[in-house]
Amino acid sequence: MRPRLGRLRQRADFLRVAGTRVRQAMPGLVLQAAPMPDAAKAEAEIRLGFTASRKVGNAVARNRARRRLKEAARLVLAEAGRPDTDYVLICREATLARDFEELKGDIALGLRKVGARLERAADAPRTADREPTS
RNA sequence: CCAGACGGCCGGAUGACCGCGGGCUGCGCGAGCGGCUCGAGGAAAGUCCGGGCUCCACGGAAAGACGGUGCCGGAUAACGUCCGGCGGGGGCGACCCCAGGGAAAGUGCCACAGAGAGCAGACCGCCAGGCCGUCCGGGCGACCGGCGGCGGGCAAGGGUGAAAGGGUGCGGCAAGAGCGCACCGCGCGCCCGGUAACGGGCGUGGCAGGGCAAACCCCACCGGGAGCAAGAUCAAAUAGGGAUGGCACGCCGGGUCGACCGGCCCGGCAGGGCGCCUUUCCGGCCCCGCCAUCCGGGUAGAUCGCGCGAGGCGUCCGGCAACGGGCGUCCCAGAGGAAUGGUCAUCCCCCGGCCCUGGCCGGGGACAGAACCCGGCUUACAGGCCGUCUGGCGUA
RNA sequence: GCUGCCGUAGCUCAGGGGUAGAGCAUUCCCUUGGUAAGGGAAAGGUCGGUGGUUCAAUUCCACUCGGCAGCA
Repeated sequence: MRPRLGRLRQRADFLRVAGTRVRQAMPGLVLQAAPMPDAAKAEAEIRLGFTASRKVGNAVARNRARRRLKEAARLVLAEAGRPDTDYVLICREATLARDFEELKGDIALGLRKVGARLERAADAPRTADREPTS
């Protein structure tokens, strides 16, 4: 079943995702992730946010880079996305020139790496309770 | 045909699959799933001007300060924009360029060079006559000629400079000089044409008034301020304000708000807690009001503002034109971390390579993305189309 | 959206109409047994770009490119 996708639109959401320090740089983009707050779970299963800074280029270049990321993320995230998670995808200078299939590969690999880190973070408190690290 | 000038326009096309935002609509209790339809630009850009709109300020206005504009007439809601003229400059020409008011209101600046740079000046020079000379030549001599000096006249020529107090020519003179004359330039007066800027003519002056106002300034005209994050409505959590009700509800000392009233702060004793440690007593810590309901302001957030307009297209009329008017017709983006996309195929251009004059392969397709809306300006832009005109060559 | 400031030597900055300068850095020489410091000398500039005003522009004016900052 295809998960319901939502969009991050508030500045506070972006700051919260950036604050978790879970980020993964890939050739075509930078990926950030954070667990979704409970209040938003009724709205969507996965929420996405996109960022393109002025470093990428002028308005046309920034729009195109963001649209390519949106399209690639839409195609990849259906299978590879972790439920109840917010993702922020940041455009890089290379996002424009990157081959589209390679861009999809970047996102898929980035999702796996980030997902693993989120799982460890979710397990960590219970592990710490039982056997404290010396 | 070549070279050029001006004006206008386009700025990839078609299709397939998967998607996005708005509107209308069908089904569903709902999350949602369908259908139809619309969905970036000539500059959407820079933010350099002008308006609409909204709020704030203000008794009407005017002046000053500050900022802007600056030949004349017109267009326009308005403009620093546009159109038509005028003047100046450039080009063989079509045509292009010009912040183009005032320098006899005042102040200031004009380095270096140069004699002299602002009510100018005489370095080299030019000049008739005067005086002087232990100078030279001639003469018997008075003296004559030359040279030098002093005093004097001049501003033609040389030289400096971006600029040297009209220019060219002729006359004139010792040499010269608007000293005189002609033409040109300039100032003033009158007449004529033009709405005007200005142009033309006649007369006159005899050259006075160097340049810089994108130096200060003067004159004329214009400008209240802010901006859709304007502004309006709804309105969490937390803190705080007010009202009502319930429970609880003490006093002393000091300071302070000038005093009273009413509070606030500090300290002490007593009391309470619908607080905690610990279920009770004891003890300790914490608080001195707590609880409920309602009201108002207001942050995050949400909604409106938000697209029928100085609107687009066609046509006719007025006007040289900018533009105005009539008629017909169309409805044409509306997001909000921000939709208008991704992938692919064919065609069209451009570049490179290979075979060779037609294909194959590879690469590329300009500048650039609405954010309240209009009118301009400026800047960026691969390639291409249309029209008018100019110069040259060729043909008839 | 509105507003302001800055681009000058490799770096940090002066200069506001008349010849482009200072400090550090670079190169050479002196000094030292050698280095540092010190002293002397040299080289280094489209004054961010394009036009205009002026006899003359880094300076004045207009447009433009890049960078920085502020306010709501």
